[in-house]
Amino acid sequence: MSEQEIRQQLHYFGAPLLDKLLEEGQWHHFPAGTEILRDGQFIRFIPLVHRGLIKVFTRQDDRELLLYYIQPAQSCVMSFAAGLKQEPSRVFAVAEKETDLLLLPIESVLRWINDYPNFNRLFYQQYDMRYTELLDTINELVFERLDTRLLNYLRERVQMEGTSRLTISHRRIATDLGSAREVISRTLKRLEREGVITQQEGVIQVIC
Amino acid sequence: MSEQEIRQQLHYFGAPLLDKLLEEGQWHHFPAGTEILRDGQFIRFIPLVHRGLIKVFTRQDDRELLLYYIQPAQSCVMSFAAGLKQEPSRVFAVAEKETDLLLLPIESVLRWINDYPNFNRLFYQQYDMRYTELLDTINELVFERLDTRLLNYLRERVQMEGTSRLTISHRRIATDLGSAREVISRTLKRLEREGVITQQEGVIQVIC
DNA sequence: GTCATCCGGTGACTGAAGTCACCGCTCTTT
DNA sequence: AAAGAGCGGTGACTTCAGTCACCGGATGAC
Repeated sequence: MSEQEIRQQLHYFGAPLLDKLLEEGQWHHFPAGTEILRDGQFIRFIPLVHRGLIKVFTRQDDRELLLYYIQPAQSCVMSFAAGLKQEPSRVFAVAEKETDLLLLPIESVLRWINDYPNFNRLFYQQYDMRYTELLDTINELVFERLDTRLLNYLRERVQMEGTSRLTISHRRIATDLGSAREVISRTLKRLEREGVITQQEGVIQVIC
Repeated sequence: MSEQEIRQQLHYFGAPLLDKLLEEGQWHHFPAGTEILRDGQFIRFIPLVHRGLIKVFTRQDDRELLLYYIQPAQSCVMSFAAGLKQEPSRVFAVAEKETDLLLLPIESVLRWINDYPNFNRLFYQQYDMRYTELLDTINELVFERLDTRLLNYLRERVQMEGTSRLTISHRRIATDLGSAREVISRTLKRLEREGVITQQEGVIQVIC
């Protein structure tokens, strides 16, 4: 893995901290689809994503709830929290794309948040971001209808995937949004009729 | 205000930090119902509640969304986040009960999170707590019906007020839950028929 | 007193979304 | 070639919650 790249990506950490990160962290590579973390597992490492995309979600009974995606230069607040509290993870993590990341030992992370204000700030920023995302989700849930939520979901994915042509099944969207497959199919059809998206051969294209 | 009390309440901070808190913080007293913070205001102080209860919520158009209550020995992550980002507040805060709190200058707080690991940890804990609360709310919104949400809401209030006899209007409950007054009235009636609560003279008593 | 305001109760209706049942299509597997 | 699995499409129905309209009772202002 290119040490140079991560130094650039996280340059604001400063050289001394970057040295430590690279010294005590372990590089890991996960092909798309790999399960990285299970519910109930004890947390000994905090991930810092360099390249790729990780999906974090909870599951109860057989219902999933999407929490967030971890993008490059981001970390996982749920792991961090579980590490702080010394409790097992309550979430699952799966590599959505092929992913490279640094695994940082939890003891080191706890030292670094005290020693390096910039590192500390990263985690506050992550918490703030995740909290704001949840707030937006709640606002949508309370005040908006499913079509709006669906469209926002699609737009977010477009931004993350870097293409406006999404290859994703209706069923998958439904579980991500906590809805039912038929409802998603119908709503997508309506959005198609309204000219906001198109669908052909399992590919959803977001137009505006 | 009793300095002794707050030293006891926050003893785990340690004497050196407590000295600083009491030296640089300002005591404030708010009667029940006082507006403490408005949306759009710039944050120069982070509150640390000693006694009482503060309600934090957002408003858009004329719809409110309850975020959380700040109880004794707790602080406000939304203020903290706004302070960190140097952005104006996006939330409102109102004293629900008569409240005493310490206002800590934002610059001091930023220093202390670097200098005192215990202080730093308080804010991480607060973030984690608020995040978990939101998660629970989302789970309710997606998977539960209104009666369950309403009952959970009442139970939470019972715990906070310290009494099972709640004096609260249906309209108020409705805005807190993002619902409508009639719907809440009807649902409360049903809960009453089911024997889970009673209502007389504007007082709701939660039985189980 | 009476007028306005806030409270909760209620019936009738509407609309959004979830559920059920069943369809045909495509792709794999054997 | 046949069977099975996963996909999406669709009609019929149910249910939950929000809205509208209107009620009477309590309280407070003038």
